Amino acid sequence: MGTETTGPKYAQMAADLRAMIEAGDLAPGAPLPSEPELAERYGLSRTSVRNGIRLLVGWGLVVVERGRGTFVRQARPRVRRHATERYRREKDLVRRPEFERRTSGPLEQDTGLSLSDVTFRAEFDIVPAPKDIAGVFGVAPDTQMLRRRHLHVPKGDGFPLRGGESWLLLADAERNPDLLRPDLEPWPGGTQHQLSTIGIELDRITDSIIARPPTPDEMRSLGITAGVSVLVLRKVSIATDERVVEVADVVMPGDRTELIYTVDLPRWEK
Amino acid sequence: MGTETTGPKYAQMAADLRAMIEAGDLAPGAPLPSEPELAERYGLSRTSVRNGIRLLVGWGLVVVERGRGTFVRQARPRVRRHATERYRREKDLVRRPEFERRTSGPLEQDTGLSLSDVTFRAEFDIVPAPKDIAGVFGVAPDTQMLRRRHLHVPKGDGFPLRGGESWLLLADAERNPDLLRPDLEPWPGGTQHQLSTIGIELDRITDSIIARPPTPDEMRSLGITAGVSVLVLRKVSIATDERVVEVADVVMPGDRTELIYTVDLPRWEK
DNA sequence: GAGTGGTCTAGACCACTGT
DNA sequence: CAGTGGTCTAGACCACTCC
Repeated sequence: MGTETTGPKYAQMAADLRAMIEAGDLAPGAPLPSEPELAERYGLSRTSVRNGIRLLVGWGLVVVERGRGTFVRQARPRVRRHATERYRREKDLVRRPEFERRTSGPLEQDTGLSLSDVTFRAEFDIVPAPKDIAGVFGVAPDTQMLRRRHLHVPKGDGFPLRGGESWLLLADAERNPDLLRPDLEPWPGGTQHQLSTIGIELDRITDSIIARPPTPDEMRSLGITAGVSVLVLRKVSIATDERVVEVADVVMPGDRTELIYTVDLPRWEK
Repeated sequence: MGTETTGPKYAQMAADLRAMIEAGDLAPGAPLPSEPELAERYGLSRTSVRNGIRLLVGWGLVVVERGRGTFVRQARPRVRRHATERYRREKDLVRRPEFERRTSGPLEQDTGLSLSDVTFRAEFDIVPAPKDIAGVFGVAPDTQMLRRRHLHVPKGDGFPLRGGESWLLLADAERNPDLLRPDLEPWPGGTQHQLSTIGIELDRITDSIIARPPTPDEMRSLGITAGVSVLVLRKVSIATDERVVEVADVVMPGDRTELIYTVDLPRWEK
């Protein structure tokens, strides 16, 4: 037992359980002893036992389910997002016929799901640019923007894959009235195809990735529990004339996401 | 006061404090009322008050300091890691004279620190490849590997920027005995220059990024608190002959890191 | 030494899950 | 219904920080 013999008793209990989980004595999906039982077994009050369990939750080793028990966590598979290939493929598809765009969009490539398995909700509105968004576009802070909000929910499993917000200059979006219609989402071929309808070709995309604790809203809407961070990706699309034409913030559950980038390195000259 | 009127009382207290923080009534760095005071003010026991404070910590809004108090969190600036430019610059520098490599390495570019401000610890050992590493290299699971472990600590602020583990095939590393010597780290010019000394040129680097809760070790060594995730970057370097030549896992504090990638998009043909 | 948060107890009642 | 975790109390003592 005595894995750790320093520090508070509840931490010793947690370290002990941790060792058992890592050794496989408690298999993924198996229930931990109940709180009263742990209290007796380790000679602690239930309050202290709960402190220990909170540590295990914070380490991502167990999940607690009210009325059922506490269980060793099943690692849920992560969704891989191959960003580099995704963006290049999206650009390539713009020039292809619609049936091909519709059946081989970037979404399926990332998730293994086809569009029919995904509930896609979109809300559009026209608002003045908040300060940080205006800064990225390099426009005045009250410039009119088209803001689009999305939520992707696979139909089987009720957990959303991601939520997001995308910003376009209204002056750009207005040039094709279809871009203002949420009912046309998801647009086959994605944002790059939308931009191409108003004569915009992208030169490059810059992704900035951070992790942060979820807001209470995000915990609900992404179905994540305390202790799990969200990954936030800010995607900035830059056109061939060096203008910023789209800024999108994508929020993904940190425990179910893997982001992949490929950096090509120019060959040395002989 | 009554921001939220449903759910447990400690959650209502937390929501209330949250509103005050977001409204600026409690400025960053300001102390919250002490636990006994909150208990009296909200008509709760200290235990319940502590439950509420735990929520605020989980939301990343406050930090607790034993013996001092609980404070509204100061957003610490994130360290930006421009991966794409970093890797390309590192490749470019390999062909330049040493004084230039020494003074304009990728580390300073990312952190704004020069090498002299950073304590760099390295440990090397030779071990058989664990299963997942062997899988990435495409070699048998017990192939001999050179494992290198690093810790970067800026001298001023005591918080490590990152820790990491890097794997090379021992068969490769042995071809230049200097590569087996930890006392030569940090190697001016970085890994790509090391590889160049044994005739290896990189074609591309693939980065996979995940977020996960820190292990207890990582909490200590990275100086992060409960509720903050770590970002883990697995960097796979692929040589011009398509061999995997290095795999590195870099662990960074999730609350102080921003990862940036640029994806260049080939131009459409006219 | 006064004040802070950290640990701990021994209860109580409630809400939810299963049978 | 019995068993689980969730909330809550009213205390106690300890470890740490600051004056």
